[in-house]
Amino acid sequence: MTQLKPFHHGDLKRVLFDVALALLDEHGAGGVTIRAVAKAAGVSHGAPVNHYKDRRALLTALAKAQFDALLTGIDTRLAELNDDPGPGIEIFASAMMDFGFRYPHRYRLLWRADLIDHADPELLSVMDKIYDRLCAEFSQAVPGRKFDKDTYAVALWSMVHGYVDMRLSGMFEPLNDSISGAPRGEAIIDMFKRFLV
Amino acid sequence: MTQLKPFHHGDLKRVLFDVALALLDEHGAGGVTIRAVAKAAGVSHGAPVNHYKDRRALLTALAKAQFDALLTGIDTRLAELNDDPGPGIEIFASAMMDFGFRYPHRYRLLWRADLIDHADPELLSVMDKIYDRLCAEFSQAVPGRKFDKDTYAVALWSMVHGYVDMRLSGMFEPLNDSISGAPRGEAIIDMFKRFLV
DNA sequence: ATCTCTATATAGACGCTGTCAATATAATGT
DNA sequence: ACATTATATTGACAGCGTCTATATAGAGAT
Repeated sequence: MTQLKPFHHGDLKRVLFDVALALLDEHGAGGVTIRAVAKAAGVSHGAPVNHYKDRRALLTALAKAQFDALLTGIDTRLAELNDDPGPGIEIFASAMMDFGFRYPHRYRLLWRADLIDHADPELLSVMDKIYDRLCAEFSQAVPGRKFDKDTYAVALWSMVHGYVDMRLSGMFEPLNDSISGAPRGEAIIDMFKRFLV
Repeated sequence: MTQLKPFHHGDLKRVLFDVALALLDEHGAGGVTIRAVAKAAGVSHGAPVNHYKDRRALLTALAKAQFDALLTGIDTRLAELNDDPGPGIEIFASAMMDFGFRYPHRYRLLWRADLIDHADPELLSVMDKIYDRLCAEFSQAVPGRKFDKDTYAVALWSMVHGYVDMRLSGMFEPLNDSISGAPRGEAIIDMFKRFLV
């Protein structure tokens, strides 16, 4: 039942995953083909099917890992906070922006409904958790609060996602050498926070 | 030099465009292949190259036409306004949302940097014009204004785009039968407008 | 009218792609 | 030792973008 060490190749599933992630970073989702992954892993093009039933399953696994990483990063930094929603918002927004600008192809994969399975239960679960963290920031009373927490949460996540996604398409200004699209990104986060008080 | 009527087939370029748009609406960008377009237009797979040099050029032409349509719609409705930035914001936001929810595949194509050429001068030109319209809404003095017009413009466009894009990925709530994701969409627009006063 | 040039359309090839079926091999369970 | 299961290989198939060679149709000039 539980094989501690898979046979023929070694831990091929893990190797396939790592190789696929490297191809994603380098060439984008379009470069993550079953055959390219198999080649880079040193196996035949038919081997991956034993571990990922098709390309969609492989890409969905990649996406899920990215959402996991985002959630972990957010939770880690949220753990150090008290009840003030201001810094929580900043943590969420900067986690998303940092990730998006540092790993553009990973970020874009997350929203490629044609390539990954957004109905996958594990994927849904981790996305819901991220959304819950965000809602929690708004669920405690906000001074001068005029909208329900979901509206705040949807608005903030939309704004952050939209900003990252459009920047990755070359809008507003080109992505500079360093990681961040910081100045404007910080400005719109500030602007959003100003709305709350 | 100028042929009033193309020959062999008729206005094949136009036919290719129309057929490609229909395929886009039905199957998404992935369904718009040179060979499928040629087949639907009733010509051989090698014919389209005379009118669109490759698939990227065809998809870029499709995208440009959508941006044109968005700009026209926005301008038409802006023309009926006075100086108050409130309704102008609503026009921009609802034009984007209505378009995105009515033609999801067209909307998503606009941001597919891997499929279209975002450096295309004509494409850049119309995108800039849309951005200019938005900036104009914020450039007149807004009561209690605390940020520059670009920050307002980037923030609003980001929020609207992010909302549409995430909804099209199935986030927040499923797209219902009718066109709009209206209630929540209107709420976040209201929220943004509240920020300005 | 004919001849030339250019624009357009066809047909075939190449190397990719995902996926499936048939086969081979290695590890596990009895 | 044997049967079963998991894994890997190989070959095939259709579809893709794009290139090349070839054919045809229209335009312009003579």
